[in-house]
Amino acid sequence: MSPIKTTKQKAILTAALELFAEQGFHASPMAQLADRAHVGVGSIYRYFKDKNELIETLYEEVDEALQIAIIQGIDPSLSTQQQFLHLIINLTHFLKDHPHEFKFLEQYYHSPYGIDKKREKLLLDNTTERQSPFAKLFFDGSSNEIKSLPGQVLHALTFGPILFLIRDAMAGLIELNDALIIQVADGCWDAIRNRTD
Amino acid sequence: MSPIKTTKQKAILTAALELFAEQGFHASPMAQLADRAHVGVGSIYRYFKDKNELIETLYEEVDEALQIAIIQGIDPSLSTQQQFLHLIINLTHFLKDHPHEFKFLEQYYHSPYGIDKKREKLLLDNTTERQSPFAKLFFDGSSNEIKSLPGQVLHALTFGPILFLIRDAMAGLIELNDALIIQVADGCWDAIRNRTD
DNA sequence: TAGCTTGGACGGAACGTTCATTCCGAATAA
DNA sequence: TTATTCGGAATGAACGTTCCGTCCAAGCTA
Repeated sequence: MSPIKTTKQKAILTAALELFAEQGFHASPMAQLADRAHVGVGSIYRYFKDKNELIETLYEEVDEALQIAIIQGIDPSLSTQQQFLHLIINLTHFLKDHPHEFKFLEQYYHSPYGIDKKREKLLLDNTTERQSPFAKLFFDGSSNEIKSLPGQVLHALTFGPILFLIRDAMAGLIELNDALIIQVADGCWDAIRNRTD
Repeated sequence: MSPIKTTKQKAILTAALELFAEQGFHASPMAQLADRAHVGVGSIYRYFKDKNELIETLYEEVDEALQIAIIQGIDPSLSTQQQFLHLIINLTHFLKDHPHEFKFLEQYYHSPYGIDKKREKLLLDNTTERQSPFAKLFFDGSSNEIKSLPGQVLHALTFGPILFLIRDAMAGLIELNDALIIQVADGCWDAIRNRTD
């Protein structure tokens, strides 16, 4: 409970991330988790009330890392399109370079508690405070470069293809290189920008 | 094993579809499944070797229904864009009207065996025989209306947004009406068509 | 200093529960 | 009657969680 995480707590979280990503929540027994963290089973329960709390804590950690990675190097003075592409590329690189984190998040959002977290975030985005970087861009208002569509539709057109592609890459169905990422990011931009023709 | 499915076998499959969709594979005990199908637990094992075989059989059934629904009313004489939109709308309507089937497929494709099935399908699409309706459209070749991108990218740009949106709808985050569907379908088309401006 | 006490950290055996699967007697059909 | 289908109690394995004995470092005593 101390603000500074002990070494052991970190070891448990790291092992959990790996194991959950590789085998899924259900298929990862606490005993195996303890083994990988070089810790006794009982010790896990010293740091986390139960398996659920462990998962929730892990989510908070992973999500924070993701949020930080996404906005890296964003320059508000650039064009909306430039910023948009930059965000997408940041996102894709992070997920590609952190497969464990990606697989964990995928599972988390597809699980019962994940749904609630998503709803929570959506609400957050609809109030003006602490919007996601993408929401800020979409609803800048000042420019009408982007189609005026419901936020959900813009989200779908933006994140849908990226996530789809990364899933394929994780499954070993394709090799995800920078050229591919940019093709998709461009496609996403075409999907949401106002046509000039 | 007889080619004609018995009433009881159908009852089991129907109950399984509901239960799996509502609770997930792991959280759906065979006993509960038997209850809902008004069948003894033992009887399930008369028709299916084990839980896995039940899931596989269910997948085959659901996938077949989906394939049939997608190509309903497609007219090859219409423009590529028209056909594309029609396919997307068919797909979306089916998934929206069959939430159990959608949730089941989602789970299935995110599970270990699902990955293999996906790889199998991909291979199928790369040989010319028995391509998916979308693959046919993408690689028609005769027209250059569509960007010449790798098949995976076209797939991502097409299915990504739709699936994203339907997921949100299933989670109760949005109300999925026809206007929304068409907005997304149009966006998808913009993402993959060759620009004329 | 050296010996003793104490309390929290730790590990892993043990517990109780839940589940998939099996088995066998009952019910049904032929 | 006999053969086949059925159902649900019984089985055994796997799991999350708890419990308790051990260990160790810091504090106290003399």
